[in-house]
Amino acid sequence: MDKLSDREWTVLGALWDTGGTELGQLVEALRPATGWNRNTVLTYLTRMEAKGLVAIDKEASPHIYRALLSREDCRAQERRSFLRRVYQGSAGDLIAAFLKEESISPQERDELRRLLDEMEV
Amino acid sequence: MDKLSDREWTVLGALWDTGGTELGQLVEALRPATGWNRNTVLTYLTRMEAKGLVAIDKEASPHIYRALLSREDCRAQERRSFLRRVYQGSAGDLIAAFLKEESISPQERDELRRLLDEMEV
DNA sequence: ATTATCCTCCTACAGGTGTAGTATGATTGT
DNA sequence: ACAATCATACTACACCTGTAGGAGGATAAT
Repeated sequence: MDKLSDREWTVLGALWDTGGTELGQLVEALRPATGWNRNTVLTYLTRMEAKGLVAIDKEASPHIYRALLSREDCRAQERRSFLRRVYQGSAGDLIAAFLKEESISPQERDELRRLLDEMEV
Repeated sequence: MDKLSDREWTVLGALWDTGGTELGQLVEALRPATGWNRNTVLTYLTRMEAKGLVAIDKEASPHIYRALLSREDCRAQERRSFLRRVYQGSAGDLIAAFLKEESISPQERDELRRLLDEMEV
């Protein structure tokens, strides 16, 4: 379970969003954001299969490509590595920095307060 | 201003912690966490100079190496890229996930509540 | 002064990553 | 049935990254 590269996140994003599908659909889904060549996408997919990130159903024709890890699992992994690397493990500092800089809707603020209150005890 | 690699974060960490110093000190500072060979550290430093991440004072002997970017600037950069890549820009979700998973001291909780309240205009 | 270290420079080299091109078989539109 | 398009496999190639080794001058310890 190595770190995911930027492109791998993008490819996985398309796989999660589509729920897994064939090449043409993926290329279409990725085109607006990336403009990648079809073979570029295919290269990513096959390399990611070798790493255990993607499953390729080769019975189907065209082949069906799907993510082997859930978005949440990948996020959790990335959160941990980010927290360690960038904030030396200090979650409080990290959260404070995001709170200060990013815009949060009132609903989200309430939700966050609720989470904070739940942590009491 | 490319993304920093893991090793680059580590090297910068030593530069920030020491405030900039000579090679031997850096190798010492890095040894416990990394065990890197002196030349490995030197290679990082010179490559990072080429990228504009590190300044090398070559008048001094031995040379003095220091970071060209502040820790907070690097953190801000990394936060933005993390938020986009992993959370598609949804800061609320991101913060909620860290809150749920990481442990936050009561003091930090109060501080976070204060930040939330400040956002209510 | 000599020897052991340190510092800097230059070189190396394997593996990973971004980005396709080519060849070839499968499929579809007419 | 034929042409155009799609899918897959294989190949390519430059640049980046991790990780040093060797050479040669500078320095420090005795």
